Amino acid sequence: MRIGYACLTVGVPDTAIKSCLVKNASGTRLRNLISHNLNSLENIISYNGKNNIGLFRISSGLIPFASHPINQIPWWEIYKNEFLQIGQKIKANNIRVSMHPGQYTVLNSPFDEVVARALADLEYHSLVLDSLGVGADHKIILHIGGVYNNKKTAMKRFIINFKRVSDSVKRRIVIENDDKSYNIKDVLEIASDLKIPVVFDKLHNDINPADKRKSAIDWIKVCRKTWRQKDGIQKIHYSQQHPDKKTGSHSESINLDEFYEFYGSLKRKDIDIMFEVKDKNISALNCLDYIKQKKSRD
DNA sequence: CCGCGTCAAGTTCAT
DNA sequence: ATGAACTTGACGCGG
Repeated sequence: MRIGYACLTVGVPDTAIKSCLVKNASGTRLRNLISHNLNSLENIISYNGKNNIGLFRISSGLIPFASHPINQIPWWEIYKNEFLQIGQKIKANNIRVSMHPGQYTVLNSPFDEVVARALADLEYHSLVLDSLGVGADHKIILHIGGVYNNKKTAMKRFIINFKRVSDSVKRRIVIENDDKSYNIKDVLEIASDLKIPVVFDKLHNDINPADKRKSAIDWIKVCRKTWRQKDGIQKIHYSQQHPDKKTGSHSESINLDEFYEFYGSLKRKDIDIMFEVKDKNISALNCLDYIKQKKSRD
């Protein structure tokens, strides 16, 4: 089992991912930002390696405005060596990385311009992972998108538009249940058609359950079947509800006992768990420590 | 130098 | 019809 966190670190020097406003995105500015961000990424990977954090989500902001026409920099060529060097470090430390396009990447939109931008954005994400030289078990996690008052049609459109992505995106893509529209059952249905893996998101399923009689553990077992050998071991998302904020907001940190209970109920420990939590690496470290302590007491 | 309004993008929901 | 929320911070203008 590996535990990981998303996009950024707390309290680790020289690891910030920077950006700028689009109106300031000159070629020089973008090159400086990319160069800076790659250096930050390398520092994050070093930190993760040193601390046995085996899972990490790379920020989509690594290359600012990567799929926007303002950015015409052939970054994958210019920084080829930097990417390969970081990729070596990822492999040397047995780290599994991933990426996760945000809410604006909507593959199932009825508007073709929106779909075109989503396709470009997916190609960007896979180009980052390809440039690192990491295998197909380093995934791109995607939500299904909008419903547009007709879920069946919208799901069909996702399946149709999926056929438009390149093979290098196809081999990496994984779909995830969300907190509002597409529950785990919907996502499994699409995944079965496309033969792609499913990331089970526990908090999203708590909020937007497909079947209240089924537990998270039940769904994790079903989702396991969608992960083939070449996809690497099964991955899930784990987060806890912030006590005061609205439904779906992530907690500041992971409650260790609550997590340990969940961890204990997992039938199989050959699973990767991505935390979505405000304090990022801090909670990842705390949980790793906690599990270690508990084990040494047995 | 500091504070706060604004930021590429899409969809949904509240008003 | 219009605007805010979303995950939520960080950029950068204006004082």
